[in-house]
Amino acid sequence: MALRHAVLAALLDGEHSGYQLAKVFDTAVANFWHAVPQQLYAELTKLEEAGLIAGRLVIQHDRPNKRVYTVTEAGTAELERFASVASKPSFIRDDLLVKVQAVDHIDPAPVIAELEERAVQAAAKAGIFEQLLLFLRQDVDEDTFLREGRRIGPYLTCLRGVLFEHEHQDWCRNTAKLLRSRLDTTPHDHVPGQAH
Amino acid sequence: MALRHAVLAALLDGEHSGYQLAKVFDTAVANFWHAVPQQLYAELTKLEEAGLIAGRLVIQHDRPNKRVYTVTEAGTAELERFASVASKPSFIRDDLLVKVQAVDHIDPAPVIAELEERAVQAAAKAGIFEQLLLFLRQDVDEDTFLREGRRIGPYLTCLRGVLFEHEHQDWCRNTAKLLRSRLDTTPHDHVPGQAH
DNA sequence: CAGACCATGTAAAACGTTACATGATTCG
DNA sequence: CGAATCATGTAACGTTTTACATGGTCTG
Repeated sequence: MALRHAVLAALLDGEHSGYQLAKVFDTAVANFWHAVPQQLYAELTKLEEAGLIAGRLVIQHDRPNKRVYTVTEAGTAELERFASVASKPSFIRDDLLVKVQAVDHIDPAPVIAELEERAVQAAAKAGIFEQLLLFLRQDVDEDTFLREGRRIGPYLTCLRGVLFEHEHQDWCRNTAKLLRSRLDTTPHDHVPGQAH
Repeated sequence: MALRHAVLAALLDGEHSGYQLAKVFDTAVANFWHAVPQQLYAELTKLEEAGLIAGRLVIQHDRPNKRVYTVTEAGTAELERFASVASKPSFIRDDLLVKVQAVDHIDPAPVIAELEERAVQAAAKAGIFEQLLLFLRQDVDEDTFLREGRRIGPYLTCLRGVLFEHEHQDWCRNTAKLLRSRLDTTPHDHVPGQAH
């Protein structure tokens, strides 16, 4: 059980439909969890069956009807229980780093290109997170908000996201630059044309 | 196919048995991939069937015999092909961040404790990675090694690991400190005893 | 009326985790 | 001789990904 708690935590900020939740998982929750809509719909059904969330049909006239969910008391209790037992350290999984690991044995050109693309993407994601931070704290400055704000959980995780994306951007940019500078000077094992 | 390429990349540095590979996946590869021994043994069998690695039985007298593997030309070609197509951005998955996201609605005490524990673990991991960096570049200084070294892939990914762990440590420490400082001053929604 | 977005799923395949199982060899 | 480490798996179970499928409503 894992996605379960991510969904519960995401629902704490108010009613959401599966579709809305999918959007949230693409932005605010994207820092620490990834899930496709199909997973979310399935999980919402299971969570409602378990009584951890309550669903309610919303009739819309301008759009298709939707079903929105709220966390129940049992749901909060489940989050409480989840938080009280230590989880194993997070794990990372990045194809790009596999490529960098192998870079001395293969053609570095596509790896460099992907590193540069990732640096741009990371900057864009950092920008989105920074917008979200501004939105979350409204007009208040960060220190005051963190000291006195009522809902700082999402702010703190978003702050983590900004740090991560900045660092990722730096590393990608530096690594790409380094590999590029070695292109002319240092020969490598790779024999172009050997691959198919 | 994903673990497949991580295994190939890890085998580029020389012959390894499944057991040795499991150790490598617990240290050097741990930055960007996680796998338990059972997965590795299964993957090695599949990779050998596919002709991407070649196995060889090593008779040992002081220890049980083992089977060691090397990447074949077809294996390098497969890595080459893998590196030439862009992969989707990495994903993160961290239970602790789910807990922080929910922290305004639950008892923050266990979350703070886990953040502090994680900060210590991150520092330890950073230390291990830094040792590995020293080992990889031997007596050479970093700039020279990165400019002229023959095998910089593992160094670059390890560098990424160090940055990540330091940043993670900072964020965990700061977040724990902040939540701790709010314990007395700011009341929260959580009603102790409501959870079971 | 086509394309974009809203809204929700089913089904199969691939992948990952957990529990269990076995046996060799060394060190204290 | 018990514990630690080396060495390699099988089987069951749970989760995630991919492909497919459907239909409403609005905007240009």
